[in-house]
Amino acid sequence: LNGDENVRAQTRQRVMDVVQEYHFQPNLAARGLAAGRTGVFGLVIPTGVGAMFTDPFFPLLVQGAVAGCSPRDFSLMLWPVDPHIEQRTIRKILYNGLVDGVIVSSFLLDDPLVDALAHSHLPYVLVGGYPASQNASCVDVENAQGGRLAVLHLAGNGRKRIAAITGPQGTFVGKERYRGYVQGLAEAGLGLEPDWVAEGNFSEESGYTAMQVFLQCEKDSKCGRPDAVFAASDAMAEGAQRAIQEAGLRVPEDVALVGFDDLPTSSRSTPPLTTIRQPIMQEGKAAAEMLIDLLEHPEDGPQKLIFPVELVVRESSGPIDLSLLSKDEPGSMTHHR
Amino acid sequence: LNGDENVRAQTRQRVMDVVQEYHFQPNLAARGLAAGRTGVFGLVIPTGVGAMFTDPFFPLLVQGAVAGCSPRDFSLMLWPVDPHIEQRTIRKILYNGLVDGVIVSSFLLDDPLVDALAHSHLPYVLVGGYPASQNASCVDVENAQGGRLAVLHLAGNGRKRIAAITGPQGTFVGKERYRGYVQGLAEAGLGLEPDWVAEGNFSEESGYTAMQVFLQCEKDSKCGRPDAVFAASDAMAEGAQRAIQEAGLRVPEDVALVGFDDLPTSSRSTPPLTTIRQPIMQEGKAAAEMLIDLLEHPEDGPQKLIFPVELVVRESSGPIDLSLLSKDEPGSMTHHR
DNA sequence: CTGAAAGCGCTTACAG
DNA sequence: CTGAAAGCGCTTACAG
Repeated sequence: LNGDENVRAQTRQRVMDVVQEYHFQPNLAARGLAAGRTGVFGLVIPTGVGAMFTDPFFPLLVQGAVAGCSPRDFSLMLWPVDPHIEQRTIRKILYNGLVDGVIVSSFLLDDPLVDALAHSHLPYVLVGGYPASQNASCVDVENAQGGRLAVLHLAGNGRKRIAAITGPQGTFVGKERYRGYVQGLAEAGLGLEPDWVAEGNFSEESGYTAMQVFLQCEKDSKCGRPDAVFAASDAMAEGAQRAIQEAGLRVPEDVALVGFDDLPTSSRSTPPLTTIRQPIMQEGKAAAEMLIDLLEHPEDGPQKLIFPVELVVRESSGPIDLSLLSKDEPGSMTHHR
Repeated sequence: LNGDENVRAQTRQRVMDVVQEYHFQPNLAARGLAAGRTGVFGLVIPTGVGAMFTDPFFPLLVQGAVAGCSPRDFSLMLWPVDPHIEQRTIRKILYNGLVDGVIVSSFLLDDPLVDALAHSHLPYVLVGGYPASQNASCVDVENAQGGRLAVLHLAGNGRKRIAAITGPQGTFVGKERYRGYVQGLAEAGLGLEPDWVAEGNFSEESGYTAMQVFLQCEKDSKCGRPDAVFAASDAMAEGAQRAIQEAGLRVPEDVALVGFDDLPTSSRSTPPLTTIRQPIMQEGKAAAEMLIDLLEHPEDGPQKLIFPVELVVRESSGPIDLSLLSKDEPGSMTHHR
């Protein structure tokens, strides 16, 4: 039996012995059918556009979710889903009877899957916010605050020409981080210059392209090129850095750089990347644990968990004055290979 | 009904109409129980030591496996497994009745899970070779050939002091790539210097540490430091490069570098990394497709698929002569920031 | 060609 | 406290 209270210890022992002897392993499909509970969660991950899965963000999220599931004996099923999802696929996710709940890490503002989930009886947790669904459980970070901190830090280091490489404006996190950027500019007393805002898709490549456009400003635009860039993901910051170096400019002397994520690789890049840290693995873990909670205590209602972000200062955002000094300083060996 | 031949078209149409109307979605748990087939595969991924999941290899493999499953309407369940796996966990994997087959990407030479799988009735595919199980289906690449190509390339560029940062020697791929290195040295007429061989665990960090040891050779060992390194993964090559740069040396002038994998990031590093390309996503896809084949045609017996590797020459392995030239060359701007 | 019955391996009330 | 029955939602032979 399954841990029932009303069983004599002796009987239980007798059963357990047999279990031991035959290595009995319950068939989860049968258990799922009978009990309406399989111990499996679905994890929906966007694919396609923007090479989302190539971003180290998702592996970390998956790892976190797995870490949240395993100790409670839940398993994770992976569902890659196209941004342009069909109703058929959605129904397949909702009614396949194989999972007890779903974690969705789509960031789209109007994701049909999220709508469907909201009208279903399947428990679900959203990772990366979703404004429309007030009553959904979700795990998120202070996206706007991150953008704000990045800008204020750059402004504090004397930068006055701060550009932004944003995430897709059709996503919640993309929009929020940009909102923080705008707010930070206002607080620092700096104006918003449209030519210094470019939309990326979180990928290295898109950061590279956006930065090239900024560097063109020198010739094409009256505003000139920016002396600092906030990128809404570390991958885009890496791309921006590649473009800056290719143009023969230096980070941080010519252009300071702040990213968002704090990927494991970011502390090892040259120069090490200043960034807004979000605890990706913890988010995945929290989402899984929240979903288990939701399953076991449906009466508690939807939960929201917002992780704080943290500015991690490294070399890529060094003070602007450095650029004037280092040019003639004899001891500035570190700036040459 | 499920696509039976012996049904009148008219009856089928009548059924289909109802299906359409009510958005009928079969319960996969029930179908699995009744038909003994769920349409789900398990994907076993090693965790823990060596931060395996942090390596971009696994996300790519997962993505490939998903790509192989989706078009045939299979799903993937993710199972992270400790290297020190318990029998209980193994039985849980084998007899949970929730999956139709398993893809295992453990590389351990004597993995108890693989042994158990071999004695079970569950179809399975190994990714990354496994010598003991002659009769297992597996997907792999020419690991030894990769090590050999790397060494011959470095030797062809005039390097005579070629070190190796190997993968764990308790893993199949780690051993094979090292075997190729040894063979390459022999073919190039170079001797094997034990002080120039260090064992890593595929991670960036382990490459960094190993390279630091090599650089110590200059003082500690009579053999001096190597002028070239073959790393058995791109991540380790990146780590080696970090150590080289920190020591004030240059790639490729002072130390040439060849990796293994060809990760998306490797072509963008500075300098771009010469490496042995393996088609990671294709391996994952092939593994999934092979497993479907195994399931549908068990009579065909085990299959083996070995992908060729390819040497991708970039700047990190440049000819040795360059180091002498570039020191005085006026046009060598690219070697400074 | 079609309908009704049996059974997949469990869990959950429900008698004893 | 324990055993035997019913049923989860399907599929698969098996009568009609």
